[in-house]
Amino acid sequence: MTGDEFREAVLDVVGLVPPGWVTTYGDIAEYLGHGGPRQVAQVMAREGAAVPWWRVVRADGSLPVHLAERAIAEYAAEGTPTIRQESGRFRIDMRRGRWSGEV
DNA sequence: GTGCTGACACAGG
DNA sequence: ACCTGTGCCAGCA
Repeated sequence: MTGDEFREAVLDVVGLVPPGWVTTYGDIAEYLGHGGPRQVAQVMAREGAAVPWWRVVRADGSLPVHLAERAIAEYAAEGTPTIRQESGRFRIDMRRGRWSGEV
């Protein structure tokens, strides 16, 4: 599998995640059976803008700071289960919102 | 080839 | 719950 193919595959999978649900970088890599979380992240960093990038989060349900603000608005709009800490941090409720990969 | 970088993951403390 | 260190793998200088 070439780098280009991998890139497309990643973007495809992200497009499959239904509204209100999320998946993780590691899950995508595992689902594709190729590469690792960091490769997926690499793709998202470059071309994530083309897909619903907010449906891809870290394994613990958190997001990098520079994306959090935008993403929170999306979650509110599509009803994704989030958890708000008093410390101001927030994360996805992975128990309820993690998409298993079924279409 | 060699070294560094990341929208990560996981184990420790 | 939080922070830190280590492992990871592909891409690029």
